[in-house]
Amino acid sequence: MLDERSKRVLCAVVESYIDNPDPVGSRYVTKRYSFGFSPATSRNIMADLEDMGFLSQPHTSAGRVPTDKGYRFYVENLLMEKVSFHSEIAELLTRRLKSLREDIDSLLDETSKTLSSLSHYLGLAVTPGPEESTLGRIEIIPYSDERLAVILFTNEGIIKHKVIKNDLSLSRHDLNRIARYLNREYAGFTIKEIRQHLLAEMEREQALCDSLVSRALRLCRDVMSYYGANVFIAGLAEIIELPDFSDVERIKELSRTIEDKRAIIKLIDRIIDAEGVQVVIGSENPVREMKALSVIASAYREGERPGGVIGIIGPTRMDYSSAISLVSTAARFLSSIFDKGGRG
Amino acid sequence: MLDERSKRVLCAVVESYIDNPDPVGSRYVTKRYSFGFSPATSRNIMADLEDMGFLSQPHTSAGRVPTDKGYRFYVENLLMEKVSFHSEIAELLTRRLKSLREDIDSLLDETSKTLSSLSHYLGLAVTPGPEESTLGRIEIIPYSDERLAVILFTNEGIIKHKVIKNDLSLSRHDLNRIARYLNREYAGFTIKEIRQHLLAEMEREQALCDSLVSRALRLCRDVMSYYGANVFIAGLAEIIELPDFSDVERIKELSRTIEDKRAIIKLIDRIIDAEGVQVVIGSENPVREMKALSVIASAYREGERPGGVIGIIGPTRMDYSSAISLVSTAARFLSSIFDKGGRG
DNA sequence: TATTAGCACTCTGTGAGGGAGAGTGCTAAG
DNA sequence: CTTAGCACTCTCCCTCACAGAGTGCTAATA
Repeated sequence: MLDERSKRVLCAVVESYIDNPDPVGSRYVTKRYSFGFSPATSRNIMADLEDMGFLSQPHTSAGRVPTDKGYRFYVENLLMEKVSFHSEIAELLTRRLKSLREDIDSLLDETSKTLSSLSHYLGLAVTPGPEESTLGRIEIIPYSDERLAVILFTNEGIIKHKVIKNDLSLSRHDLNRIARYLNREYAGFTIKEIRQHLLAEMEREQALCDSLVSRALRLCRDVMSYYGANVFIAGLAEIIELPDFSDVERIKELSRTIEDKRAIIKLIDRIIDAEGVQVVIGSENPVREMKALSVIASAYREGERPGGVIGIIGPTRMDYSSAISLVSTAARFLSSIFDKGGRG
Repeated sequence: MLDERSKRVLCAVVESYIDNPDPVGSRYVTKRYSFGFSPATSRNIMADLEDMGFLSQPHTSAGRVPTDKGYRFYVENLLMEKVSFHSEIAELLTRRLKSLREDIDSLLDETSKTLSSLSHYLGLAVTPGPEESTLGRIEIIPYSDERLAVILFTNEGIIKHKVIKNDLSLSRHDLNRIARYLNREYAGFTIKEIRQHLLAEMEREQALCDSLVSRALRLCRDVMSYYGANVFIAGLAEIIELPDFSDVERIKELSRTIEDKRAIIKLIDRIIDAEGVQVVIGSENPVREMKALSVIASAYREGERPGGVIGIIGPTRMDYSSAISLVSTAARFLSSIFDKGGRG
């Protein structure tokens, strides 16, 4: 599709621009990369690349800037080679996460902070959601006269608790039976499966009387409906320092992105089933507020099964190479923690 | 200290400036408030107010802008009168929090969002910290072969869980005894008291052998040290829209403030013991990044005892009157929830 | 034929200069 | 003590001109 020379020029322009957010001129790039041909030739090539949509000009007589398509080509090129190991984050994570191993929320919170401080972009970390988490055990503890605390243990090491009203004034004995019943029925299934199963089951039960089973189901539904992925995003103060966000409008977009966790979860759904590091560049992103941002993300695994997602969010003019190796290394690191942890 | 006329002029200037972030001129303010004297007289008064430090001029021939001291005077004046009830937030909170009553984290998260969306500033909500929370009950649940889940119930309705390694390979029986021991010893004390007591106790125990008590203490320490207040801040996307934050530097300060929860907790310590709504204006704030921001905050109560804190963070040029009534109403509302809830 | 040097052209960014507008401070009159 | 009048100051905005950077085209070159 592109001849060797065009490739070299395109990648050179992208790299120069990532280094320094000024439109890249033919003279500059030719000198810096000593192509072996003159600026005039580069100009011709760059004009062609612009026609093909890889580069664009802010105005007639400025240098060139990569388009999202240009970044995409550059990234594909990067991904052809083996992703390098980023020893710095491996070390940092080892040190910081040592004491947090037992608590997945703190673990991911710290991971997002570490990703941010090493990349100077936004660090992202998401716990396994209802589709990934499988129920390990459920415990019901009477908490006050009118309230029950339900504790949910997943096989991923997530614990969630929810207080619910003891509307049906169930006795301690009943609660034990309910817990045993639910554990027997649902342990090992994902939260999502359980939700679906609950719906079906409840319809069937409705015909019958107000049995213990139907109480158990109602209680379980209340708890399950509450289950959601936790999203950790860190580094706003860091990323704002970049020249890409010297414009207030861009910062507004960014803060909307950070506050709207649902959009992130929507995005995550696409990434979680894919293998390896995923790169979403600018306008490729379906979320409107993120069309000027790029996302580098990877799922981490819990043994065989997918867990949650971690990643980096930055401007489209982003150091993809380093971000990719950071995310890749961190994801492998997290997966290894969970493997060794032997949870469940 | 100030004669009646000066007061009127000062408050008029502050109000005008809050309405509209342009320096306030003598002609404008005199017309708008029909003082009964001419702009020239206002000019004299305003010059005096400037000498006294209540007003300042951005440059020689601009109008006046309130200083922090000016805002302080204005706010003291406001607080003399009865704080008005803000029915809108009462309604909204009633509606939104109905279903969340049982979970203090969601409750406060939603409160901070509501405060933000009604004020268009940052909404702040903090759970009770170790000094306010009293232990209700502790439960220890074996979780996997090597791990224990410790569930902490406070009388404030907070539940925290922590997974810890079962280093000492305690049996189920031992765990029950430990839990019973801890509940007997510590129920009813604040987390902070328990921490202090633990320290003393552990030193005494160290002399003795590795008894069950000393294991209980160690386990308890791990859990307690993890206990901290949760800080919820919402509304960055909202507050950035204000003209006060059209400057990128200001936004950077703001995002640093939001990311540094420790600074917020430090600030909260001063507010929690005070009665009613507290106002911290700009440079009065000990936290450096917040010297251009004002905080309106109030503790909410759990029955007799202080709970956590809620509040609003905005620019010093802030609608204090409305913010104060919002915070006051919301705090009373939360306190009433906890009262009715009859937790503990 | 592909490459290159040269050159005219275009567009931005910056800084100077000038005028309008707003508001002050001072003075002198009421 | 208050007020009208007026000169003065400072910002903001507009325009203009110019330097600088980079392009696209053309004609010469290997």
